[in-house]
Amino acid sequence: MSRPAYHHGDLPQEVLQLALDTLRAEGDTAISLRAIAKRIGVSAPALYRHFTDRESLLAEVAITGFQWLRDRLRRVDQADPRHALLHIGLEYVAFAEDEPNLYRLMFGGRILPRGAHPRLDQAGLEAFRVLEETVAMGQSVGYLKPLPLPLMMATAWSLVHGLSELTIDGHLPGGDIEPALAEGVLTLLLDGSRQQPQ
Amino acid sequence: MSRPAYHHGDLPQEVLQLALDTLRAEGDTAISLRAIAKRIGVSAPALYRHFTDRESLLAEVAITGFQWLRDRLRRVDQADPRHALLHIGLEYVAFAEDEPNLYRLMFGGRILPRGAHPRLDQAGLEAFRVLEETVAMGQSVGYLKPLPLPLMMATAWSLVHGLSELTIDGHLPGGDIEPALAEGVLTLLLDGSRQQPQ
DNA sequence: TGTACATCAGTGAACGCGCGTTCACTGATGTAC
DNA sequence: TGTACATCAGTGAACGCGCGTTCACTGATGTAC
Repeated sequence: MSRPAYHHGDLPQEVLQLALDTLRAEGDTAISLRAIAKRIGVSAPALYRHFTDRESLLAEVAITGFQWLRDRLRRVDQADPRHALLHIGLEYVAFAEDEPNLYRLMFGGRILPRGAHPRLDQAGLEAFRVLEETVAMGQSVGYLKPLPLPLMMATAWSLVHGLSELTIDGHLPGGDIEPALAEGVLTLLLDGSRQQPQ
Repeated sequence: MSRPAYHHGDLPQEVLQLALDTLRAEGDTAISLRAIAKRIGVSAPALYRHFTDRESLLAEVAITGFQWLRDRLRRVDQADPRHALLHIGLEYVAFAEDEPNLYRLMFGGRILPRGAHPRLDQAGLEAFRVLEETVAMGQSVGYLKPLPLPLMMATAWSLVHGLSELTIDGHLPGGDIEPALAEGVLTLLLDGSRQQPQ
């Protein structure tokens, strides 16, 4: 905890953490390099040793978000296809509900265009792949209709993403009915996507 | 076209138009009262005669967006249930693609919390109702499964909203494959929601 | 029709603010010999 | 082991900026009698 006068222990990490705290509490627009530097007790230009500019700090925060999301999705039990598909959807929505401002940063179109931050694109892709593998597995065991994977993915991702956003923005009934509503919504799609409806 | 020295013809309307232009070109963060006043050739405080603050101007822009969306959805031919359901979804996504920045303002969680701008909530509700009536009609004629309407709505809206956002943010293949992808996605949900799949 | 007066829609100046970023620099650290 | 030196991680001051908003005001408009 002792802090050397000059060389800070792990400035990048502390900056990232504080940016994340600010994001959670007040949203992405409240993240300011000067304010963060001040709170850490370091001069503002010091941050430029570790982040090329404000946007790349935001990108770094978003990357962290995608990594968390990926890890949560990976933790879903994959033994049973139906259980896996349903719960990966529920977990996705739960992540958005737990971290609404982070989720908005990740998907709110604030960090554009794609391609500007390759590591960010990569992180997003890795989270996406967990969904994709689960759906592919559902198809390969004959649980889901053998439709083109990109089509199924666009549908599944659209549904969970839309549900997440509408929920955290308060457009749907919300907290009290959740997660019953989320489960109903996912079940509705799932049953419509089955190879042989019971 | 002549402009009286003092009393401007329709200042609120011109402010709204310019805010919309700015939003389209550069996004919501680029909307500034001072800049708008300057471009119109009027002092900045003049705007406060017509808008209580910056956010209520943004709300007004969003209201306009919801009215456009509602009008577009209303124009969909309702004769055949399947055609109506499919095309109302396509029209919704097309609106988002035509007005990405406006769509982001309407749904990006920038104007929060709900309840702060009653007319905005109202405008959102009116657009929502067009979707709702179409789905209800689909159920009443026995085309869709007789599931609870709120559940069907949450599902349908989540899907079109998610698809819209992922598309305009470039997370899905995009323009070239659209609208084939959109049609496929909507069809997938539709077929899964049918009373008696053929 | 003419006039007094209330109301409305503007003005100009100012407040107070924090922001991202660049610059020339200095103090601390690590490493080759 | 000791020292010269390159490199790295900070500093403080400054640039240049536009922003939302408030204030006391003035010019224009409409209306009651």
